Amino acid sequence: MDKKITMTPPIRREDVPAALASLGIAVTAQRIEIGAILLESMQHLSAEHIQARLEADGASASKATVYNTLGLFAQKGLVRELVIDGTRVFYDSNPSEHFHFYNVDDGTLVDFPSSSVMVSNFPTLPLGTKLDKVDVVVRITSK
Amino acid sequence: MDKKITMTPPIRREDVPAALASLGIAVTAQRIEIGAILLESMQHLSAEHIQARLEADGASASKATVYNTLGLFAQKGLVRELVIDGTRVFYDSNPSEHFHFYNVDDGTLVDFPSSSVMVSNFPTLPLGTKLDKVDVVVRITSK
DNA sequence: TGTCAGTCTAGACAGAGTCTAAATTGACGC
DNA sequence: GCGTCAATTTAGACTCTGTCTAGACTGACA
Repeated sequence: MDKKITMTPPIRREDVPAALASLGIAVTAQRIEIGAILLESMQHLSAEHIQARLEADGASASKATVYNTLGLFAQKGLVRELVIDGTRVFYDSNPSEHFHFYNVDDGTLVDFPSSSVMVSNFPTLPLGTKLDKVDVVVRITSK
Repeated sequence: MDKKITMTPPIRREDVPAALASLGIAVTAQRIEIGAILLESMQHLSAEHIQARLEADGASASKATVYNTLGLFAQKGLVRELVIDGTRVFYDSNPSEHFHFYNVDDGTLVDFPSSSVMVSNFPTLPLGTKLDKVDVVVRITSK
């Protein structure tokens, strides 16, 4: 996570190369495809979703490339990895600070802005460590 | 999660049957073994940890039984499932409200009391849903 | 002692993600 | 245009966590 994101979804396909380059990500055909899918709106997609979309779009990339690319995007700060239910990882293209509602019954994931929550008295970190990120998942069920 | 927990770890092996029974969990040899391991202190253990400890203790239970038992314990509120890193689920025998520090570098997991955090302006839940639980994971790295 | 529901078991199976070794790509110097 | 070289992509084998299935076991109760 070296550089700052300047564009935010929706990002059109033709702007994806610039978005990648601005984060120091080498531009390749596969990365453009995957980036275009993720960045067309703010959303939460799994590797499986991405592969299905690639397929549907007539593009394709091997499983290893999909995983490598998503890992790279996450590392560069283009998307954020979400570990929610232990069965798969989601990639979130909403770059702003926010948390999630997770509906345990139907698996849906909804954002809420972190600014809607006031956190005070935040605990001091264990000695010799520094903050990476804070994940808040509010698990809900259908009433 | 029907009944309220009255005992809290450390719970001695001879008190495990009563702890199980108090939550409406039928007592069996395997459940006592697994309960004794989890409840001997407040800790975070994966299914793999549990199986290794059973082995070391000269007890044993099939993989299916370990998973079924942990699932049952979680459902009854004896332990809490933690999804942290997507590679496995942890079971937390600390029954009090609390959140977690997760050290991304070495995989260690440390509790901090929820009482050390003040949350206000909590967002309203999506229509037609009710709160299950709130998970807060503060990801840290070794400095 | 027989019955029956609940529990346990081994092992097959499923799905997400990783690894490896070889093929492809494309930037760069000549 | 051509060769080189590092980065990237690929297919497919592999690992690992967790689930499923069908049969065996257990123990409470009549």
